[in-house]
Amino acid sequence: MEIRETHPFDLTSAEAIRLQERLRAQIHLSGDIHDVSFVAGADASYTKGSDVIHAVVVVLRYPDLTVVERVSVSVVTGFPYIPGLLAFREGPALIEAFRRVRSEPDVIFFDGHGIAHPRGIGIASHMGLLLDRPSIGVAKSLLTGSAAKPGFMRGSMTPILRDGETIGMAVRTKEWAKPVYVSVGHRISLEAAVDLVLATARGYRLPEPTRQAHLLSNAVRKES
DNA sequence: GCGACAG
DNA sequence: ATCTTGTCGC
Repeated sequence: MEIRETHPFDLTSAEAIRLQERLRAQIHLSGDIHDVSFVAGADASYTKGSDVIHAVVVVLRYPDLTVVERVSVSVVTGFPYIPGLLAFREGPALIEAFRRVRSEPDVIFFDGHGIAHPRGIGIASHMGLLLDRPSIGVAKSLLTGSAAKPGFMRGSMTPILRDGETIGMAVRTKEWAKPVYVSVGHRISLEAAVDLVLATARGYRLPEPTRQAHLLSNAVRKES
């Protein structure tokens, strides 16, 4: 894939926060994806003590969800994990993986939040901006805001609220399983994002793009 | 000042 | 994120 424009990632945490506050204005919180042909899932993993990040992108055809492409790269990072600054740790590796993707996914699922973030720009929004593609944040726990427990049946959901504003949705993708936290990444509406998450979550808690990316990411780590 | 805190 | 065995349930 072609990457629009990038920026330095080797920043101090204070500089990173300033960059987030500047980039935030460029996020688009609307958009409907009409003819979805391909969806992608991106993820990263690493071994406890190491600073080598294994980033992967898996592309699936939609709606059948057949995997059509898998890409993995291993990149050294110097940035630690700091809640709210995940993009500065995993971003460079993810971008490198996307450079090697040949397909043209219509929307990308990221592991982590989109705008449901302290400064409104989580990794899904940040990557969506750099890639200039519609993106969705699918997190397994909350970073900011709060949500009531959705009903236990698949498809029930409750808003993630912060200061009375809806910044995402807690979605039950599988009966009895814990909900996933969906938020807009970039160039997509919350409604469309939730619809795609439910449409691609088939039998498991995590939507298939994210789940496949997880599987590949862990496999790559074990082999390293 | 204290506690919370995606992956 | 990763560390880890068995165990409960379809």
